[in-house]
Formats: sequence, C-alpha cells, structure tokens
Amino acid sequence: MNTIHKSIQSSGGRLTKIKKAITDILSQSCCLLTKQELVNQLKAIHIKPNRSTIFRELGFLTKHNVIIKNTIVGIDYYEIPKGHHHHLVCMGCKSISKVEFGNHLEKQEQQIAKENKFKILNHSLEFYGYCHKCQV
Amino acid sequence: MNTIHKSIQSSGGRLTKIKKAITDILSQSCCLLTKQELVNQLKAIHIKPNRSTIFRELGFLTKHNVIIKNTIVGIDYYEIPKGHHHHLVCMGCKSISKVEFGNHLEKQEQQIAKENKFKILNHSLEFYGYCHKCQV
DNA sequence: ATATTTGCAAACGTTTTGCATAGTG
DNA sequence: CACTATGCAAAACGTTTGCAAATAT
Repeated sequence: MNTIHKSIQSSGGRLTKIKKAITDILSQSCCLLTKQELVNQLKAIHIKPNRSTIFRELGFLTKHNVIIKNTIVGIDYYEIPKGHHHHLVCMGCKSISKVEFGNHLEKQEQQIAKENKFKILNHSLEFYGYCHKCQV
Repeated sequence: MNTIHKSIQSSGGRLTKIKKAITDILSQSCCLLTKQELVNQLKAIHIKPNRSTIFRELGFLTKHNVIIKNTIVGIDYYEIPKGHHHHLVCMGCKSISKVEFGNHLEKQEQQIAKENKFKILNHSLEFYGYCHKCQV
C-alpha cells in the first residue's frame, strides 16, 4: 500500500476501486488532467462510475488534500501534490505539464513579504506559451 | 475618452453605461473583484443590469482582452490588465491584491524555455498566505 | 456490524439562448 | 439607419442532494 492509499485511509476514506484508480491515474500522469480526461482513462480500464460519484470522489480527495484542483484559463485540472513544481501551459494544444523549478523565488518572496507585511506560505507559477509540437 | 473606452470601441463594442461602469470600477479597484462584488458596486451607483447582461458584458470584455478573468482557489476574479504584476492571495479574508514585481523571472524563464523547448510568452504568479490584518 | 460508498432520480443554481425592444454610432 | 445592447422568459448545463442498496473495514 503506497503513501497515497495511506493518506486516503487516514482521512477516513475507504480504499475503493474508484479511489484507487483515480489516484493511480493521476500519479502516473506527467501532466494535469481534467475531469473528463480522468473519466476517459477510467473508462479505458472499464471503470464507469456514476456522475455524482465522480463529483463526490474528486470532492473528497480534494478536501483531504490527496489531490489538488487547479483552475487554469477557466478549466479545472487535477494533480497529485508531489514536490515543488510549476506549470507550462500550452496555448496551442492546451496541455499542461509540470516543470521542476527549485527554490529560485525565495529571495523575491522574502522581499515581497516584507514590503507588503504579508506572510507568504506558498506560491503558484504558470508559464504560458507554446510547447515544442505547437511551435510552427 | 480613455484608453479602455477606446479599446472597447475598436473591438466593435458600444460605449454603454454598463460597459463604462464595469471598466471604471475595475480600473479604480486596488484588488481583484468577483462578479458579485462588481454587481454590488454597480448597484451602489444605481445600475442594476439583468443577469444575462452581466454575463454577456463580462464575456465581451474578457473575449476582447479589455478585462481579464482569473480563477484563484475556485473563485473567478476580474481585473484590468495593467502593467506586469502578481497577486497576494490572503487565505484569511480571501482578498486578492496586486503587487508589482519587475522582471525578476526573466533568467529562469529563459532557462525553462530552453530546457523544455517551450516558447514562453507570459506567466502568472500568485503568493498565498496571510495579509497584515489576518496575521494574529 | 457499522460506517462509508455507490447509483439513481430529482432538485438546484448558474450560464446560455431566442426574441422583441431600446439605445448607440 | 444599421447594428449592438438589453431585459425577459425559457432552455441547457453542471453540480448537489436524498435515499436505498452495495461494499469496505
């Protein structure tokens, strides 16, 4: 049983076929998935949950921080919160990939926190443009 | 007639009371506004448009880049695209303010573009935490 | 055995659409 | 005058809810 499965259980959830499948698919994906893409991948392995079940599962997993919901240019994406990374958003094919970034923002973060008397806990950074395939 | 009013007209839109009011309110706001906050501010100056009119106006203005729609932690905010800035998102009072940032990300941007063969045109950066008032 | 999860159908709220009238350029 | 904008009512859409049966621990 992996870390994600454990965190589902410690949130009071049960390790059902659907929860397992959703988190496995998201874990193995290199990019962020929409609800629809997720449902399609579930279908591919012959899991066809009811609409309301999908809403409830995604709600549960998001609420307990097992997965993260991220709205980018108006579309909701889901991903596993793994490591610190940012996103490359392709305005051509609309795919969103993850990119490692390290701690390059730390200094600016401290300065901004000081100037604005704002306690910064976290940040998100998205780069918009065109992926290799979509550059002509 | 200001720049925003001109850009409405050059998009084929007419300078109606509602369009003027929406863009004026957003221009003068130091923070990002939700649709509801916008509607409330319109009410305050005795403009009470129909629901569908609000949707249509925000749609028009967003489509023609007169205003920007930004979804942050699940809530849609509207703002005027003015200068390059980022956002401080207070997890306490849920207010979102703008913060100037300069070009500090340029080097990292170039590196990421190179490593991922990704043509970066733009980026967005949000800092999450607690504003001065909400820090206890 | 008990509490959670699921599917189904109905309810709900938001967003969109068609059309007639009003308003802008 | 031509074309956009508006309000209204109806339709469409996504999401949520109540309940009974199925499933996990």
